Amino acid sequence: MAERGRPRAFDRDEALRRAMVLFWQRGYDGASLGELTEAMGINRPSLYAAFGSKEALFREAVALYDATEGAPIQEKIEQSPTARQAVEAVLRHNARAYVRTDVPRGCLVVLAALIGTPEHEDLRCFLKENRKGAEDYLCQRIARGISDGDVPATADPAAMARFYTTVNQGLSIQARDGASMEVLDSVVDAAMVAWDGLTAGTPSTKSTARAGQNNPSI
Amino acid sequence: MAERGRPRAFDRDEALRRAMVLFWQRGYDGASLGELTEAMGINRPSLYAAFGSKEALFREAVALYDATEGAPIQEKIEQSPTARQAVEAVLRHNARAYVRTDVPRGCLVVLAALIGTPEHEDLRCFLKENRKGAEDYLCQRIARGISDGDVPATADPAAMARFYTTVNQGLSIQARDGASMEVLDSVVDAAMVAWDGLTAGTPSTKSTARAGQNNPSI
DNA sequence: CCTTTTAGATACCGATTGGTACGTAAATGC
DNA sequence: GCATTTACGTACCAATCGGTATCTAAAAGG
Repeated sequence: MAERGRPRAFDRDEALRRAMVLFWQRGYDGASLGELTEAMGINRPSLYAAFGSKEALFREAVALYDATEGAPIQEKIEQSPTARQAVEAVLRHNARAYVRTDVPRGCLVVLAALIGTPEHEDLRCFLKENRKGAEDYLCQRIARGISDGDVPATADPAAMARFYTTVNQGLSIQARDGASMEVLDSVVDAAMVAWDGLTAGTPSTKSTARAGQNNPSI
Repeated sequence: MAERGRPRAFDRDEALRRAMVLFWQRGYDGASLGELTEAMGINRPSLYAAFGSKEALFREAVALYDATEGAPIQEKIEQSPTARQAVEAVLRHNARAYVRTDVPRGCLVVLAALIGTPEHEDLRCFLKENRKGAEDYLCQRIARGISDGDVPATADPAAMARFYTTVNQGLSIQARDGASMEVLDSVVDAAMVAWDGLTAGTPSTKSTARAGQNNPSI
């Protein structure tokens, strides 16, 4: 029952990991097949035999990214005793992860294919769904906080998840722009300052500047 | 003293505007010369004669973007009576601008060249400096708020500018992901909830979860 | 041994990329 | 009218893109 033909001479998992890092660094379009095969230590036909296509390789790379980089985040979300601690733990974790020196800065899912040619629209949508999934996951954790009693029932979990997801995505850009861990942490500090106010109730009704924003007389 | 040779048959400003929109939509790499010339209504040699190169065209497009899309923001920052109103006005403005249907969603400066090949590193740096400039501008406005007396002297303008810039950049991603104006506004709501806490003093010292983030026993 | 099966390596494919050479058209200066 | 200057349009360039055909090497099954 062993494999029949000539055995593969490279470690598929390791090759995928290296491809993931290159996609992470350069983005989908920015990583050419030449660079990919060189980084993976294999030649082109071997890549196609093992992964099917550049796009399929990318999707596998994203799956690997989710499994490896996403795992500790998922763990922090689940195991934090309160929703507030869960959200802060995620942001703190990323403030550290995004400045690691052994991998590219920022989040692959956020950065690798934000815009580009219409040809790769489905790929961008794939990443968009991934981002949406992360936001929904955070939303559910905050909602759980209401059930658990550590978050007031006046809170709007969806709005809070959107806000902290937006900050989190902004952190990827800041990290790419060279922000230090301390700087990213200060952004997280600021975001967490809003927590109590956010759980207190819907802030939309308190806003002073929303109405008439499109009125040129103001 | 009039121009000597054959007059240009196209409107250079209009052609540049169309190029800007295409770069805005697809990013630098995603906008090919073929698409650019088609959108601009000119042929390739005319583009090179009028703009020099694709990269020079892009830089001019960014300058035009700053001049047109950035002008109302600058005006809001300068003319708002308080720093708080200035920051909120910028975010509200963008929450509306980023969902316009006549132009691509999100901010060109944030989205057009975040990552890619090492070949265009200087171009990404160019946009990075542009982003940095916007943050510095916001920082100065908040510092002015301290001088004016509408912001407590305990506030940290640099940290606040970083936070609101991070949120602002996150808004571009949310807008690309399909967020409605209402959704973007709710993110702005949340960000503004933090204001009073941020001006009250440095939140870093109050954080509970920052220390020992790398300690697996916590 | 020989056949079968799978992988590695070279060399190639058509398409597209950013960028130009070159001949022609349209204006001004004299 | 004629030379000069600038722009337009076609047709092209080398380089690179993602993807493969083909041949050889290395394993298992018989």
